[in-house]
Amino acid sequence: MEAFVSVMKALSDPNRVRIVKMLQQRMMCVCELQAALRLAQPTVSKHLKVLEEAGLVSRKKDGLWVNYAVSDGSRSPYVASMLGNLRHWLSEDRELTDLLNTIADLDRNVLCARETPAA
Amino acid sequence: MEAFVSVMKALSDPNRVRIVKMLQQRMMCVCELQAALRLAQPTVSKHLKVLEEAGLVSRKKDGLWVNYAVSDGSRSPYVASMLGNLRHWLSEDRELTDLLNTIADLDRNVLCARETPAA
DNA sequence: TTCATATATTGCCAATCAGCAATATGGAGG
DNA sequence: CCTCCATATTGCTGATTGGCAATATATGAA
Repeated sequence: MEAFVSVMKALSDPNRVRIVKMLQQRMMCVCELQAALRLAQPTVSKHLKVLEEAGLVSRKKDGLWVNYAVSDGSRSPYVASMLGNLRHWLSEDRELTDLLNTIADLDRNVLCARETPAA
Repeated sequence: MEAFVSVMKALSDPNRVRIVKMLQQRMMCVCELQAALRLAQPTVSKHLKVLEEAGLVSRKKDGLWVNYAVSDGSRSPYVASMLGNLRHWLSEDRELTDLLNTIADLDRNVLCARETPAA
């Protein structure tokens, strides 16, 4: 029950759903997710922690970067099923598809040079 | 997005998941659910409202009673999928199966004679 | 060691939520 | 009409949650 509820809770927030859908396109680091969602960095980290504890995403460190990816779902049938469904669910959501279209242009090396983004 | 999140939110509470699983066994009125869950009646009504607004359950009035049942899911693919999965999910949860075993013995006519239940 | 940087953690605030007691609603029977 | 009763709504409280700023952690470079 607890495992199931934790997955439902993790998917109960629009920003966390957006994160999952983005990660289903490609693995991303925190600063890329932060730029796409326009949230403060600690907020993104907190969302990622909720998703990770539910088993929906996994992390892999790469130097200073931390790459997040959707989990393979082998640990939980709930995770496997929800990630499978989310592959096609919400594909009609215009705001979401717009968001997914933006992530191809994100470059972590540019994003993390945060001072004076316009010049 | 909002429809999806509302279904996830509705299934984010253990008592609401228990309600859905019970209703998948048979339709039940509020006082039966209240007895099974050992919650105050307004608490059960509030949970039912959340489930109904997510499209997971439906109500049918029968005189003073209100019978709740799982929705047919025709309105929402999220509802249909989650109800389908919940048919078999959590079947290993001992506490939940124990609960499901109790509902056969519930008699609304006895339950709603609330004064001095023992005599 | 020291500095710089990407991320995580902490602390706080406003908003949401699960729970209950009290009250309102509405249908059935007098 | 009035009363009764199953359920819904309201109002409240303590707990949880999403957001942010500030700080801590950890890694790569000098």
